[in-house]
Amino acid sequence: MDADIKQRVAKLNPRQQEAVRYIDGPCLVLAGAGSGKTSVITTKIAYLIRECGMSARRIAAVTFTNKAAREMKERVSSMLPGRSGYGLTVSTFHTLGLNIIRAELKRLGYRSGFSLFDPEDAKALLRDLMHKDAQVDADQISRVQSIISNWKNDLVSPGQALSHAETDDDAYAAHVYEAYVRHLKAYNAVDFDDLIYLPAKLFEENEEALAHWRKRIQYMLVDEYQDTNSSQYRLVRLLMGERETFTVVGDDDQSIYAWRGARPENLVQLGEDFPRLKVIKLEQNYRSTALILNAANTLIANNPHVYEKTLWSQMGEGENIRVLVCRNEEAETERVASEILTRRIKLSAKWRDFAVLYRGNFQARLLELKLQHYQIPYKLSGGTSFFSRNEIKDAMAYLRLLINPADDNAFLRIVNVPRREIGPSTIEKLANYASERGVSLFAASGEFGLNQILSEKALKRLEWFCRFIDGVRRRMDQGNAISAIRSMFQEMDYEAWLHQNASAPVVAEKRMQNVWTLVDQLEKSLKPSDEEVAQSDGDITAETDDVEAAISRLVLRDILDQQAEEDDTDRVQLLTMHASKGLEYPHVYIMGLEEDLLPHRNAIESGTVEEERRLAYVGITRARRTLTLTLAKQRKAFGEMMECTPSRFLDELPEEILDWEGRADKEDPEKKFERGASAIAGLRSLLN
DNA sequence: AGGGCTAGGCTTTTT
DNA sequence: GCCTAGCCCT
Repeated sequence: MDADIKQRVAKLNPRQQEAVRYIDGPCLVLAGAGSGKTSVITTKIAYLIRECGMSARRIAAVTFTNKAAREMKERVSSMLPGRSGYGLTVSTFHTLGLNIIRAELKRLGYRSGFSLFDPEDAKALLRDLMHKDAQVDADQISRVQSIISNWKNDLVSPGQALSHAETDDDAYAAHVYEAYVRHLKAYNAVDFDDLIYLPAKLFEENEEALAHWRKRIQYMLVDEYQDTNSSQYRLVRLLMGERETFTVVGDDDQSIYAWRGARPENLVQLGEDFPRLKVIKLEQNYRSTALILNAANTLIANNPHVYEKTLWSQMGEGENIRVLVCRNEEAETERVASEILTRRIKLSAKWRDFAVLYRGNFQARLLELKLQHYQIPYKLSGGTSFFSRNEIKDAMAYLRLLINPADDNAFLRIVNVPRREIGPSTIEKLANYASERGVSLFAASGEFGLNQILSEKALKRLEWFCRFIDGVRRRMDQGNAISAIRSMFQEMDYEAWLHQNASAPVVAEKRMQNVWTLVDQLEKSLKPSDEEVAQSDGDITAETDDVEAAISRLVLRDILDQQAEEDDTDRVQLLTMHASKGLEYPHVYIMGLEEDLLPHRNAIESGTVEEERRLAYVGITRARRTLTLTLAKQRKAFGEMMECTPSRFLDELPEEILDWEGRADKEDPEKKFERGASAIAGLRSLLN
């Protein structure tokens, strides 16, 4: 039928082919690191469409990151000729949920123009709600926030939480949860967790809605399945139901987000819920040398497994894994920096072929200094994100208020930014009035009854603000929404406000630039670029967004990180092991293989060393050709010099493939005795 | 309304 | 030892 797709499938290895061709029932693909799982997913999508005659509109592929979704979309569309890929859904869980909510607003009891709260907005609301009860304790707010998040992830409603609460703490959290949900609803707002919670609840409670979406989505593919939480699993199960038409791909050994609610046990659960489940293991690795895989396999064998898996490759044996023992953290970074400098020449490699991985972002600081000293170009991933900048939060609040006047959170953030002399006392009176009448702050600001409570001056200023926002809104509706938004920032002279608050003019200018970047991004997502239009026939891309949808997608960080990606200059990559998942580099350094750091102290104390081991496993399996592990004997932590113990993970690696350096010198004999086998291995390697 | 001081806490953070 | 957040003071 389709020669092209037949050829593509034929190029896959037997296991991969099996995974692509198996469509008669539920399918679990256990895909080891570097085993070509993305090829399997993308080929399977093309296979379903081209070979099985399934309409692209009936298929949904779900990932966890925007980046993964984008890459997958690209790869699929390159396999699909003409318009055959039209209507295919490739998105994150959250974007899928957002789209469901947008389509089901009425049934969910929301009005159009709803706001999406990011975790910071949610925290602000919680702070507000909890402020009344006890004295605010940032720590307690965070705790309640995570309890609520866990409840939502487990599809526990406020009522259920309340009735199941055992401790006073739980009861209090449940009480806050109830108020929180009520307020979100009043603000016509949803939070990140709601993007899964609301659709899943809707499908559980409303047959009609469920039937509609079951018709719409007939086959699902889920990437990184080990990272799904309960609600995401429920959502998939509800949608696919008895039809059992899904493929999930995952690797329990790469589950490193359990602390965030991911349930790797969903992999096992799947076998219980779907007895017909076909389990296919992908064990051939196309990335790393045999020695690197040997290290990875041996390490992870220390974890319990439901499904055993051993990676192998035909990439050659490769070099031994080096372990650099350094005097302290300063020497460690020095060592890494100078190594990269010399090895780049020796191996005639590019800067970008090197990656330095670490457990915590703080470890990057010293390294940065060293790299700067040697003038090594580097790219640091992570750090303060674009969206946590104040000017961006302000701008987002303006956008949200324009779309959703009921968004009190947004109103509060910007009603007096820039300064409009609308102070706390005015706001308090307004808030009282609004809550008595059960209307939003914005709506209340325009009401007549206010003149009883507010001074004439205060009233004027409020009215002026509302007229201003209304005016912008009107211009948005009439014509070019983006130009209305641009002139809004100009008219209120937001830049002048930034200048007042900045330490230097350049800082303010930079911040204003950030705001314009945000607006540009918004514009871009509204009208697809020429390039996108050109490839869009055959391509997936969705409906043209309206401003409202575009703003939501902005909150989901969809559009922004595209920019960062485009920056593909030749630089050494610095990233946490968490951030490294899914990536690969010819030469990898992992720093800080010490007890209390990797595995992290808190993990040791809370008994979650297994996840730390998986984290190390993820780090190791990023390496294609060479792997170097470093550790310090001493390290400054919490302002104090601490003696470090080498990580237990080093002991778990096969000693014969490790080359130790710098370990001979006067190690105290008792320690040597304690550390037994690996110490002897170290000595042996020195003798060789 | 804004700035400075003090106390606490200190992993990871796909959306 | 350093950073951040929140509170208090001017």
